[in-house]
Amino acid sequence: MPAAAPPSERSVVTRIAPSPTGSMHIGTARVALFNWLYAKHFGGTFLLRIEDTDRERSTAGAVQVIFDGLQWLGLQPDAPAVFQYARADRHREVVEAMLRRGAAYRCYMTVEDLAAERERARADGRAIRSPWRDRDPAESENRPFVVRFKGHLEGETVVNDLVKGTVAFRNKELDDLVLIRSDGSPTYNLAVVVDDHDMGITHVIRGDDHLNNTARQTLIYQAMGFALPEFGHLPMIHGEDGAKLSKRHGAQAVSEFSDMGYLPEAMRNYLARLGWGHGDDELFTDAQAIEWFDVRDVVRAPARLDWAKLAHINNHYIRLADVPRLCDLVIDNLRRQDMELPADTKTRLLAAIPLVKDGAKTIVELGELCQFVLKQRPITLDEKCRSLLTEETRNLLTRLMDWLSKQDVWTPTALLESLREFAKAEGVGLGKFGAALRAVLSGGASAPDLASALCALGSDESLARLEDALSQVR
RNA sequence: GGGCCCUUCGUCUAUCGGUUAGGACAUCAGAUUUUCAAUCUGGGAAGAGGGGUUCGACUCCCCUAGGGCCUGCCA
Repeated sequence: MPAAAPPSERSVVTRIAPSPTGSMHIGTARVALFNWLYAKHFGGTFLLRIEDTDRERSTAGAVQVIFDGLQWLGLQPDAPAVFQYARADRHREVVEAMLRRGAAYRCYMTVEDLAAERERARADGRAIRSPWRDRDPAESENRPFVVRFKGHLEGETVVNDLVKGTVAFRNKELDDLVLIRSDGSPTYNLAVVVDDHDMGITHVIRGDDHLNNTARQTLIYQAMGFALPEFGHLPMIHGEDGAKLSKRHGAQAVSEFSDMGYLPEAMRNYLARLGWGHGDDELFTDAQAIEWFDVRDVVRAPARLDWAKLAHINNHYIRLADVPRLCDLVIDNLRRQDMELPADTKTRLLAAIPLVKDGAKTIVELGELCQFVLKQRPITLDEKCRSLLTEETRNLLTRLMDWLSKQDVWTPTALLESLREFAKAEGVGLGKFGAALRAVLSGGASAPDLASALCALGSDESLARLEDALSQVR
């Protein structure tokens, strides 16, 4: 058992406790981030506990999804994960102690009894109570039973929440919750309390869907004489229409955000800014977030996921990201789309990415912006491209080829200057041959400005593509 | 039904009794222009409603409305 020092005197220990029943929700990611920020702010410890007490729904695959999600987000726990189900004996041990203290009782109600009681309780506007609170277990005829917490009929339980403030519950509103199921397995409300206590958690930062549970859990802490941690309940994330985030709103799993080409540092920045702020600061580093963060400053109202703002922040981090990393991400992404890639893809992308990344909101978009450089010669021109190659433009492009072949500095600025000079020498505007040149260079794919496109392609490839096109349309 | 939480521009937020209610994203207009984007300049845009308290309320209190959560042998 850990030292009994009150949480306020120990160094900060936070945790996230997801249940492994599917994908990792973006809301879980934000809760993880806030716990991580809070722990790091105080030089404390951030832990992970897998809440797998629901044996029906928990899967090993979902556990892996959580590990992967946290790793991708860069929110590594400071210790190996604790698996809740593995601690079932300890949970039962605590319940035995509660039984001895008279803080819990065996309840032999049948499913039918329970349903009837639930109905009565509802009609009376009170919480569920079992007649077995006061009955002698000997009358049970050895029927199966659950262990229930023996709630208080009077008084109130106060939760001092770091974000919601003081919240009071009348004890009569708090039901006699099940601690141990009839199959002997511990339930969530019991397990969280025991595990948070045993793991030395000082700050329980979680979604505000647990605010009501906190009162019930507080009763268990008190019954066991466990020191109460601090609580901080974060509002949930909603979709753009203000309703609870669901499939209808698009992505909700962390993995989907990664697939769509969002950068983890962008996610951290965006998620931190969602429901928390530090003055007018919008774009900040992890170090700044850690320095500034405090759960007490978390906004009390639910926040909506704003894709446009996420995209804007992601663009900011794509600009900041170094090219080789972006290159690897783009290649991964294109492979996932089953795109056929030339052998020298990496070289081509390395040349193109610096010239186009400022305009990319996601890695997927960045991949699209690089399409022109990935085309392999000879590029077949579609109808639209061909129609741009009138006799006049073909003549212009032929002379431009000659002009460019004498160009020795292949930088966007030098090339832009050169194109302008060429146009001037020809006595035409850039518009006269710009569209045609673009078509020839890109083969119809999206491409950056002409100078950048030429630069990304390099002189050999650029001239060859011109040559191909001119001979093709002769 | 009962309990609890929440409510500032379209969205995320600042404000912690005295501000022309600020910023960001989005949007609109203009500039730039070889496509798209980016970039630059400028504009519009908010305290849910009603009562109090106070010299003074977005800020404190109450009511109403709307949204959310819990009310499981799910977590």
